[in-house]
Amino acid sequence: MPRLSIEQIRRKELSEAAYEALQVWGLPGTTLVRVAAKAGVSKGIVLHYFRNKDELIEAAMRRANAALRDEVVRRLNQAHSPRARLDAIIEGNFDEQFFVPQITHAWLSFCGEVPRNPQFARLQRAIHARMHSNLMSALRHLLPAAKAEEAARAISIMIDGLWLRHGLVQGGIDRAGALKHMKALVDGLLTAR
Amino acid sequence: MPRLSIEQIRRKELSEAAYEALQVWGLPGTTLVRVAAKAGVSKGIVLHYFRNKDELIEAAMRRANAALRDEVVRRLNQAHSPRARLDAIIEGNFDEQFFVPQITHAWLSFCGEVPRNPQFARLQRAIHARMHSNLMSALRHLLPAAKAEEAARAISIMIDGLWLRHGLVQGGIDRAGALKHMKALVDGLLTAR
Amino acid sequence: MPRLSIEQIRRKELSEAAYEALQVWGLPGTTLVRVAAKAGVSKGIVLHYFRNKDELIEAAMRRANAALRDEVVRRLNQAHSPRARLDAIIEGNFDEQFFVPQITHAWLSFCGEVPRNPQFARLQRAIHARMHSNLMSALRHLLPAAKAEEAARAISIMIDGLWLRHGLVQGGIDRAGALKHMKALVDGLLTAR
Amino acid sequence: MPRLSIEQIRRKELSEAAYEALQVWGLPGTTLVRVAAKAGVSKGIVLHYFRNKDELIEAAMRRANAALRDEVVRRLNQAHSPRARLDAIIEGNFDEQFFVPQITHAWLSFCGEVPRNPQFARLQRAIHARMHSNLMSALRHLLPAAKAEEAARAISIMIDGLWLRHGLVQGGIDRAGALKHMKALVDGLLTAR
DNA sequence: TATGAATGAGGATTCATTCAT
DNA sequence: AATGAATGAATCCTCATTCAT
Repeated sequence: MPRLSIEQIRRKELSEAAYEALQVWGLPGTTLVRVAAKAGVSKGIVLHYFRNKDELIEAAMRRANAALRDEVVRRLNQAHSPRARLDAIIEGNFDEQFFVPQITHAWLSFCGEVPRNPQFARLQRAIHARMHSNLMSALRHLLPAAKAEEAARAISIMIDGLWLRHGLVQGGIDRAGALKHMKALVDGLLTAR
Repeated sequence: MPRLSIEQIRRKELSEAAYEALQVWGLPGTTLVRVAAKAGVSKGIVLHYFRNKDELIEAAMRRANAALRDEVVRRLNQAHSPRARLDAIIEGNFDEQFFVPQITHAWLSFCGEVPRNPQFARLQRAIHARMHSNLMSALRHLLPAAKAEEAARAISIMIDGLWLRHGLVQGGIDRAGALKHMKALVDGLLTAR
Repeated sequence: MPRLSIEQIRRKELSEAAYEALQVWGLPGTTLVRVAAKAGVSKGIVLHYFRNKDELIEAAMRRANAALRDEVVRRLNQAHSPRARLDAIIEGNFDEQFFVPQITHAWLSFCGEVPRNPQFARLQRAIHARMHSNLMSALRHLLPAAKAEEAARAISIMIDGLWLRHGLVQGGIDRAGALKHMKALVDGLLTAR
Repeated sequence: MPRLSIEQIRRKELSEAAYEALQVWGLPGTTLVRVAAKAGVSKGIVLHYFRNKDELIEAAMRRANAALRDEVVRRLNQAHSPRARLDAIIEGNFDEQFFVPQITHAWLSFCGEVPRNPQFARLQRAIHARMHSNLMSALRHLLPAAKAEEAARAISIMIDGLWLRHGLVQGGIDRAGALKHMKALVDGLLTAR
């Protein structure tokens, strides 16, 4: 009794291969030939499962982000206070499995094309929206509504900034450093008069 | 007595054209033909003045960043206290002339290739270094050395995060919103026990 | 007691689908995927019933031409004089069911490949032969042998010319116009000294 | 003192190569690689001089038709009566230099795509229009206006039909046969009461 | 019988780069 | 200094065809 159809399997394999290619070669360097090679399949099969390159890339990023989301959710499930939930979100976003150069490189490369690719932009918006709603679910118990909104936005921007810096600067920032920065920010936001 | 050699003139024209192309088409879409067309010169001339496409792009980003730097310097020259200097740096980085979608798009597209292009990475490091040193020149009078370092880093990361968000999200953040976020962060950093 | 085997049914469905595809997309645009989609079957089945694309196309054209032939035969069966038989043939070839842009387009597209496809050429020759023999069956009672041959050839060439023109020129010629041209030609041929 | 710019030379060479390719391989078989090979140049240069394949094909057909037109004009210049002009046009269209299988094949292949290619259709219309106006310049002195129009149309359709038949049937019709058919048609048209 | 997975050749097109003029 | 001709590699993508199930 097969759990996954061949189509599901291939789409998974191919989007994972695309994600790996993205990490190594960036978006312009991620060619269909390279993805096929990474997946160990023929060139022609890639566009049998994805309408075009963009859809493949989008699937890759969607899948990759789902993994990060799952990690955050896992941590949220163990958090039993608003503050713990806030920390869970933040710490999840710097989980050592994800906050590594290859992945931030891939994400950065993807971001580079967001302004000219509506499909990518839509995915990016969805990711931001989820992050915001997660943050709000914690912050609305810690701050008045307006302040909570501001804080959620500040936090997600700082997370993005840290990911960006991590992708940009070889050996510039690690999980510990990132969390320290996040803590300073959150402390400031929560204790502001 | 000509101030600028033809070479200097052409390099200026071409790197400006390249910067404009970057804003419109992103890095992969910035082809030599398009740059030449924007500069109103023939295609062949571009690689007469730049060894290859990467050097042209680097020159474009270097020149563009110099303009931002000049704006910050102009503001610094009018600031007469450490806090005023800090604000000058921050406000300069969100000057309405620079904090516009086209420019953040160009910058974001450039960042997307930084991890795989040592030349680009070097330029990016130089830009960060200058920003850090500017911030430190103000912060070291406002905080103890270790705290100042931390704060400088936090501030520059938040600036990057805001530029990133501005590039990523159509109509998401404007100068006023950005400055508000920066103020919240700085207040937190300066008043932390 | 099934009249048609599954094979016969499928071959009919598929060649009809191919004929429709030919009308819409022309010969190069008629892909196996499109034919399968039009027939509402899976892609793989097409080459289960036809050795290759060319055989499918040939079957499609053969079937389509058979329909035209049937129409001519139907009219011939109601004609009781040589001249009436001649008119039946001509009018059958411009029957409003067949002399429509889609069909002339399909036929024209097929003709475009005849010179390089012996299989197609053979079919085309058979069609011409039948047309010629039909015409001769009427003309040999109206003209001396040699003249009849000439006239049959002239008539079939003019029919082809009118189909060609109809396929080539949007709204250029209709059944009435075509028949007028045919009448002028036939009158000339039959009354020549 | 160069008579032709390199661009003019290359465009000529390439469209002639494309025309030859069309004769041998038909329209779908005329690939840019083959055209480049026939012209003895690199693949890349073809699209340096033509925006895309269609423009190349159009230029090829335009140039080829211009040669036929020149032949007709040459003959027209030697004709000094309406009837002689009419014959000049007809005989020009079956000149032995042009009324050969390769050329009728190329033309037929081109026609096959006319219904789905507006650019090709436009060229085809222009060719028909010139033919019609040529014929009318002779026929209006030989027949009343309405009859002349009909006759011009009949003649050009018959010419097309003969080219089609020549392209379709190996060894079916030659110049002499074609002219005989044309003569029969014209005689009929001119002597109709 | 029927599906659709898989292949690989080949399509047009784009592009950085080199080079002759 | 400047042009644009020329190259050839590489891109995405399409497609007929084969094959395992």
